[in-house]
Amino acid sequence: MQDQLREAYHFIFEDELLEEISRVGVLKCVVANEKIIEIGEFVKSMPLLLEGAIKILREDHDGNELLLYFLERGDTCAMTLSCCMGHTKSEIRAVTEMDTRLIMIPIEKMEEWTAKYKSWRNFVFESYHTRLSEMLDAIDAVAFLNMDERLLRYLKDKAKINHNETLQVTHQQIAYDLHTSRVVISRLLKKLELQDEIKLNRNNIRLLKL
Amino acid sequence: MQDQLREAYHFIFEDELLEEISRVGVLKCVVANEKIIEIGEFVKSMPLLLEGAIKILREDHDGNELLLYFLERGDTCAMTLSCCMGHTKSEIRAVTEMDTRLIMIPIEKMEEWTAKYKSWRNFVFESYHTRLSEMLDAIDAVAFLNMDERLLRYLKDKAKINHNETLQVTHQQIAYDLHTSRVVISRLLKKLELQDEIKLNRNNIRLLKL
DNA sequence: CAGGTATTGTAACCCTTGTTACTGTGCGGG
DNA sequence: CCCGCACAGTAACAAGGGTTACAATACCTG
Repeated sequence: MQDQLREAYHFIFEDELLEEISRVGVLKCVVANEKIIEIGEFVKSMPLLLEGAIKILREDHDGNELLLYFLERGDTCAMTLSCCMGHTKSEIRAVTEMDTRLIMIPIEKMEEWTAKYKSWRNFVFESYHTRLSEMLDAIDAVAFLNMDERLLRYLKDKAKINHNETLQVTHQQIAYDLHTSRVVISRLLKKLELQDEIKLNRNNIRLLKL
Repeated sequence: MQDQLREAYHFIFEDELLEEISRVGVLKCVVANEKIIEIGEFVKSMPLLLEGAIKILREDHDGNELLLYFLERGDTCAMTLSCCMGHTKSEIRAVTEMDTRLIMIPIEKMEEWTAKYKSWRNFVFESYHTRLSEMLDAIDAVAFLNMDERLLRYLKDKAKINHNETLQVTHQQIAYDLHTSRVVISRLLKKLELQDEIKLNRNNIRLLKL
């Protein structure tokens, strides 16, 4: 854990803070497609991502999901952060996109470190900043783009996150993330295939253009 | 300014900080429907709202607008805040919804106060928290609601912000805020009138149910 | 290998929303 | 008072995307 922590965060945090993190933080390894945080849950600790990726989802009253954004190494979840500080329930769901290693920080440390470490303050502000930007991207997508454009963007994002231009995913799973139906996704994927953007196979999709 | 500042913020900030704010802050009075911040502009100071209201808009590459949320007394713009810290350009447009008084704080003070005042830190975190929540509401609206539901929600929000159940607004203005066309808004407003939700008049709309 | 299940392809249909076009009406300025 | 303009009402049509239904195909398991 020490090594991975240093590798992922030594550019950002001073040594003293890194040491404190490894002292109070708890290493957690999660396999792919596991729920980490559920909507309505109280959040008792904050995740720092060492390796892997997490997707952040919003849900409406009928249980329909919408993917907001992905988190990668070096990210933390500003929504969680926000919930920690406000002592409120989580407004989002977090699910591992792949096998993931993260360090959980008890929330008591948050306030303490914010006062004590400038690098921590900057990290927190930086996190809020990037997360707000990603929220804007998410809004842009649902407000301004058609489904075929959103789909292509989704596929490219997912390929980037997975470091692999061949995605192991079913049409139904995509439909959940984009909050639409399987039939619509199949229809549009076929259209993208005819446009030579992608190659379709059972349980996987290969991107031909990045 | 002193009085209004104290009135709006004395619950939140300690006296020492209030004094510093009134020393370095610049009072700014803006009439309704004035642009305060434009997309792509660098932000050199941070607004604290004393009185009035501001609407925050997002724009796509074709110049289409979308209302994200309103700011009221006691609010600050987390997006601006975020831009200040990151020294990046504004991602949003801010327009006064009515005559508004605000205090502009030079960004240099931000970092200083964050280290110095606990109440300031809490205020900043609290702002990020509420803004993220409002962004989620905005996403919920565009992703999960039909236009008639969004319209009704918009009218109610606007009535609340203006402290007046009769809105001085044209169908075209609503269409801009909701990123749709005037014809659609007229159609849906008429439907809402038939449902006894509202009463339509030239240049104004009265809400019958709150 | 047979049967069951998950996945994908596709057609037909409908609803919401966007578009175009035209009409009517209230209001202010010359 | 009349003209022009901003605002609103409405019809007709198009497009995007959601829904239902069913067929075809791959894969897994007993």
